[in-house]
Parts: sequence; structure tokens; C-alpha cells
Amino acid sequence: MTLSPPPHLTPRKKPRQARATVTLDAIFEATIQVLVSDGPRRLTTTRVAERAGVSVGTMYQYFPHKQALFYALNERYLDALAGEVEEACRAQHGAPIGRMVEALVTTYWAAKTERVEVTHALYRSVAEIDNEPLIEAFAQRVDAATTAMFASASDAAFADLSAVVLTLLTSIFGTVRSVFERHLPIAEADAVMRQLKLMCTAYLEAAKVQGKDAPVAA
Amino acid sequence: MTLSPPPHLTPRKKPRQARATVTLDAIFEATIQVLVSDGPRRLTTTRVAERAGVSVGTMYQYFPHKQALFYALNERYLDALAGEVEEACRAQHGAPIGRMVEALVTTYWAAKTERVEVTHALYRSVAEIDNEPLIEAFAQRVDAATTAMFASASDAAFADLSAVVLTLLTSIFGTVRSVFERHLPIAEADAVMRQLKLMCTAYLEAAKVQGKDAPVAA
DNA sequence: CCTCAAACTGAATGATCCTTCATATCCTGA
DNA sequence: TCAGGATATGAAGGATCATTCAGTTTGAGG
Repeated sequence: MTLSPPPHLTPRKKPRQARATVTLDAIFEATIQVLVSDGPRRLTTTRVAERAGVSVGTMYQYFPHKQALFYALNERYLDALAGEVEEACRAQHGAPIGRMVEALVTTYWAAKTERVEVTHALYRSVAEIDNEPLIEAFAQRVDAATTAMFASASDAAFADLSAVVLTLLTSIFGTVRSVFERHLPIAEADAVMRQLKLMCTAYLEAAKVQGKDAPVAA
Repeated sequence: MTLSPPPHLTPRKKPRQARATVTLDAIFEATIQVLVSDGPRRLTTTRVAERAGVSVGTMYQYFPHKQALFYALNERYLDALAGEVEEACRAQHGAPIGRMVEALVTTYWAAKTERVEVTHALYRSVAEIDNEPLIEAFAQRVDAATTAMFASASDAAFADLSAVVLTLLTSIFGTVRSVFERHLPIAEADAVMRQLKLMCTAYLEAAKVQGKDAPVAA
């Protein structure tokens, strides 16, 4: 998350004392809660401050304006998410591609479903800000981690790995998002996730270098 | 698009004279343009009216409030989109599944890329309203059309067709959305679409009833 | 214990913008 | 040609909110 931090969206100051850190956390959590209960349109600075138990002025010590708050919130979230995916990728180093797909989908889905309403709220809040830089940074981290993982696969090699990874990730992330958007009941959502794994595996089998069951040397 | 029309979002009246129809179209087009140029946050009733060449009051003759305008806009859009998909499905009746996938992806992608900025703006504007009913209605139409199509496939049958269709559509729609969200250059986007077709085809091959190259009788 | 910066407060400001309604114009059918 | 409904106007009301800042409280280091 270190790429191109837009100047107008940067926090005003970082907490130096312990209570300031507490305050900041409270503000973030309050933002999420208001987002969940009132929706992005009715999220006002006053409401967030109220819910966080601080005054409006306090918020403005850390963020130059409302958008910066949204931005920082998404940054936090995406940063954590990227971290989880990276870890999952590392854990599957050298494994067969089937297990890799399994891990990728499961990890991402688990992260998104851990707090369903929050995920929903964040998906919706995204329209409030220009978060391209965040998406970009997130994508780069995850792309890199995933590419490294598949390059180490024990049972397959790919002619154009970067295209394969791009497709795989785009479809996994997109499918998850669509499942949320359709408000599918958990049972059906889980079913789709199972099918998604099947789909990704079938794709990789079809895309891998034929006649070569392992990369370089097996 | 006839399912459960929320009362508070219903248009106030329908045009009875020719000029009213013109006005309505102008309002919709203006909404899109403002959405594209100013973003959903800066879309105000005044701005839309101005761009449409009418007065604010006129807008309020057709829509009880701003949200109803958004709602109607999305309704129009999704209605047209569903129509295109339905037609594509009809055209592939009895074809092999490969062609079906090809048609599905191509049609949807073409519809979304016809006016890229508009698609973008609409994706972003969605957060402004509660459009679940619209999504729901859209999904039902497309689900039905797609299911009917695949049920007629000349070279495959599926044990759980509805699950397959749900997965297929969710991933296609989601992938397209993700591609837009990442602002991929056209070249890469097209590449992903080609891979997506491969992915879907591989999935269907893996999911079809084995040893049966055609449904019922071949 | 004292000092100073860090952190916090919240009423006031100013801007934006949705929505209404009294009025004016236009169109159509008789 | 004319009446009455359909359509259009846009200034003004009223509400909401983001943001500021002068002043207060808190905590850490000396």
C-alpha cells in the first residue's frame, strides 16, 4: 500500500499518545458501524463522531475531510486483506494447483464472510471515493503473491502465467462480489463457491502446458 | 422488470403527450451525462435539469425525488440488458455448449463496452439506491433464459443445471465488473474475456453428465 | 509539581441542495 | 375556436451537513 498516496487524501497527523490511537480505532469502527446501519448516504461526520464517542473536531484532527476518512478505512481493509491472501499463497508454495485454487478461494471467501454486513457496507462505500490507487496497490500485491505461488506448482506450468493469474483473480474477486450483490442465501452462496473452485481448477487444467505435468523438471 | 415495484420509488406520472416523452428521454440522458462528468456525489437535481434543458420543477413532475430518478434509470438500463441477453440465448437454442458460452460472454461484454464511461458511471451510481429488487428481477430473467438455453444444448446435459447456470452467470457478470473496476487497458481486458470463455467452457465440460454427449437422446 | 504540546470540544458558520407551489404556457379534442 | 388538462417554470423555503476555531482538558517529561 505504498504506491502513490494522493496528497489531498492523506491523514493530517498520526497519533503520538496512547489515547489518540484508541480514538482513531474508535473512529474507524464507528465509521463501519454507521456505514452498516445507516448506509453511505446517511453517514455524516457528526453521526460518526457521536457513535465513536468523540467530538466532530477530533475527527478533523486526523482527517482533512470526510473522503479522507473513507479512503483510510478502505486502505486499512485492503491492506489486511492483501496480507491474508499473501500468507495463504506462501503456505501453498510447491503444492499442486488444485490445492492452490482451494486455498485462494477459501481464504478470500472466508475473509469476506467473516463480517458479512461490513463487507456489504464497504462494497457500497467504494463509490464514495476515488479508490483506484488502493485497488491498484491491492491488485499488485495479490498478483505478485499469486504468480509466485503458481510458478512453484508441483504439477503444472503455464505458457502465459501472468494472463492466467489475471484471469483467475479477476474472476474469483468478481464472482465473490456478485454473490454479495445478489444477496444469495448462505447455502446457495456456498454452493457457488464450491462450483467456483471446480471452475478454476478446470480452467487451469485447460490452460496449463500440455504433456507437462510439472514445471521445468518433474 | 415487473416484480415488486417499491411504492416510494415509482414515477409520478407517465408522459401522455409527445413533448413529455422527449423531456423524459432528455432527463435520462442528462442524468447519465452528469453521472459521467461529475460523478454520483455531485449529481444534483439542478445540474441534471440544466443539462437536460428543462427546469427542476419538470423533473419533479415525473419523479417524486432524486432516488426515484436513479431507480428508473437503472431499471431502463437493466431492462434493455436483460433483453439483449435473452435474445442471445434464444439465438443459440440447440447449439453446442461452446457456442453458448461464446455468445453469452460476447453479448454481455459488448453491451457493457458499448459506452464504457456510462457503464462505469452506472456501476458507481448503484450505491446511491437500494436496487436489490432490480437486480433480483434482472437475475430472474437472465437465469430463466440461460437455463432454457443450456437445457437445449446439443452436446451436453447437466445433473444440477440451475446450480451450473447460477455459477456461470455469477462469474461472468462478476468478472466483467472486476475488469471495469481495475480499469484494465482494452487489450488486457479483451485477453481476460478470451480466457473467461475458456474458463467457462472448461467448467461446463467438467460439470456435464459424463459419458453423455447429448441430453435425453442424441 | 509545573509546563507545554498533544488531544479534545462543540457551537457557529456558510454552503449546498432537495423539494414545493403559484403561475404560465402548450396541446388536444370537441 | 376554445376549454381544460397536460406540461413546464424557477424563485424561495427549509433542512442538512461539512468544516472551522477559539478555548479547554489531558498527559508526559523535566
